[in-house]
Amino acid sequence: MGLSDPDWDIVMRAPLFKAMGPTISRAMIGDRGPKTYARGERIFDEGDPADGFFCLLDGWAKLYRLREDGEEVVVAIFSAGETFAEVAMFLGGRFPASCETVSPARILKIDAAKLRRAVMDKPQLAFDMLAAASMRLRHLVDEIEHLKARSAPQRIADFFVRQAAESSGPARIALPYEKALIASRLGMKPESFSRALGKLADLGVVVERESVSIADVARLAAFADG
Amino acid sequence: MGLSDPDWDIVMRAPLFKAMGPTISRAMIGDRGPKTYARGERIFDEGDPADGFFCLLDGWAKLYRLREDGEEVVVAIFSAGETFAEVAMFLGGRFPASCETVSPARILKIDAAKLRRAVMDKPQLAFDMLAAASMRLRHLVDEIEHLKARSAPQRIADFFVRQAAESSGPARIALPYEKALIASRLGMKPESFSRALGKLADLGVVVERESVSIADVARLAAFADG
DNA sequence: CGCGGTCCTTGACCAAGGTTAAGCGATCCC
DNA sequence: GGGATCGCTTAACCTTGGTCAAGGACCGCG
Repeated sequence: MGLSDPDWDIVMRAPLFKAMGPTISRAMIGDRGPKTYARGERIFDEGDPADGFFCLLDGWAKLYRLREDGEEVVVAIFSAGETFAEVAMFLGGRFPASCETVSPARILKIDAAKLRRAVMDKPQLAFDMLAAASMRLRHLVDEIEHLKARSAPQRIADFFVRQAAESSGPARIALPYEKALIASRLGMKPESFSRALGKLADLGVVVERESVSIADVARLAAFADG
Repeated sequence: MGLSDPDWDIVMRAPLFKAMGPTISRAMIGDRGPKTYARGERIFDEGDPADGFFCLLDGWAKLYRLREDGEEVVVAIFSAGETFAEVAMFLGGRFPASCETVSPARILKIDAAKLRRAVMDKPQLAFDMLAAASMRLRHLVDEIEHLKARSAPQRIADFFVRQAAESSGPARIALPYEKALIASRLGMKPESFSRALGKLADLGVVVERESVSIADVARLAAFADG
C-alpha cells in the first residue's frame, strides 16, 4: 500500500524529498504507508537507536529533552510537511532527544539504510542534507541569541509573527496545542506566558480560546525586533 | 610550503580531519600554509561569501553577531585545534556571523571547492561530516538547556572545568582574553561575572590577573553540575 | 445537574541578574 | 612623572521572570 496523492503532495513539499526528486523519493519510501498516532504517543525516546527519519503528514509533534530534575525542555515543534531526525541518524546511531505527538498525527518513517544507499548513489544529496543541518544550526544559534537578548513578550511576538501567513496587516493564527507547550518552547513558564500575553494586548494582539488575532503583523514584528 | 609536524598534529585532532583520514586531509590542505593574524583582526564578516572553512592552529577567536543596537553577542569562542564555519559553507554561501581573533593566532583556511571534490570522490566523507554537524547541533541544544538551568557561578565553573587540562586535583588555567569576553560567552554581564567569581572563592578558585588557580577541579565540576 | 479534572489566569512574593555609577589599579603615552 | 584610558570590581537599586497558591473557565461524566 503506497501513499495517497494528497500525501504525496505533502511529502514532496519537504526540502529533503524535493532535493532527491520524485524518482528517488518514491523508491525510498516504497510501498510503506504512514502510521497513525493518537495524541501524546511516543515516536522515539532519547537514546533509542536512530534507524530512520520521519516525515509528518498531518498533525503536530514536539521534540524535547528531560532534564535530570524531570523538567521538560521543548527543543522544536514540528507540523505537517516537515521532516525530522534526519541528521540524528548519523550521530552514533542514537537519538539525542525524545519525540512525541501533541495532537493526533500521521507519520511516515523512512529507513536509514535506504537513505544511506541514496546518498551513496547521489553524493550531491549529502550537500543538501548538510545544508539542512546548517539551517537548523543557524536557527539554534539565533535562538540562543534571542533567549539572551529578548524579553518574554518579544519572544512570543516573534513566535506569532513566524506562525502568521501574512507579513503585514491583520492575521489570525490557530493554536492547535496547549499554551504550556508554546511556553516551554519559548523557554518560559506558563504563568509568564500568560502575563506576557497581557502585555501584548496593547499591540493589538487578542487571544481567544484556540486562536490569536493580530491587528497588524508588521507592528508586532517591529516590537519583536526591539 | 606545507605544514610543520606539530601543526599536523593539531590539524588531525579536529574531528572533521580525523573523519577524512590523513590522506584526504593532506590532499585537501595541499601545500597552503596557515595565515598569521594579529589580535583583533577580522577573519570574516557576517554576510561574506562562505567559500571555505577554517582550522585554528594557535590562539583564540570569537564568533559573534552585532545586534542592531550595536551590542555584540558572542556566539562561540574557538581555541587551537578547532575547526569552524564548515557548516556555513553549505547554507547558501553566506556567513551568518562575524569572526575575529582575540589573541594573536595562526589559522588555516580550506577551500570549499576542494571539500566538494573530496566528498564527490568519497561519499562516506559526507556521513562523517553529517555526524560532525549532528554533534554540534547536540552541543547547542545542551547549551540552551544549560543557559536556563544553571546559575552564573555554575556556568563559570563549567567553563573553567572545560578549560582545565586536568580532570581532578589542582589546576591553573590561563585567561588569554578579556573577562568581558568570557562573560559575554557565558551570557552575562561583566559585573555579574565579577560577582560570581567572588562566590567561587569558597570552592577554592583564586583569580589572579591573567590566570585562575583551582584547588580541586573535580569539586568544581561537581558544583557546576549542581 | 453537580462533581472532578485539566488548562489557563491572576496575584503576592522572591531571587537572580541587569543597570547605573563610582572607584581602583595598570598601562600607555606624552 | 602625571594625566588619560582601559579593564575590573564594588555597591545600591530595579526589572524580569520563577515560585507558590488560589481561583476561574471549560469539559466529560455519572
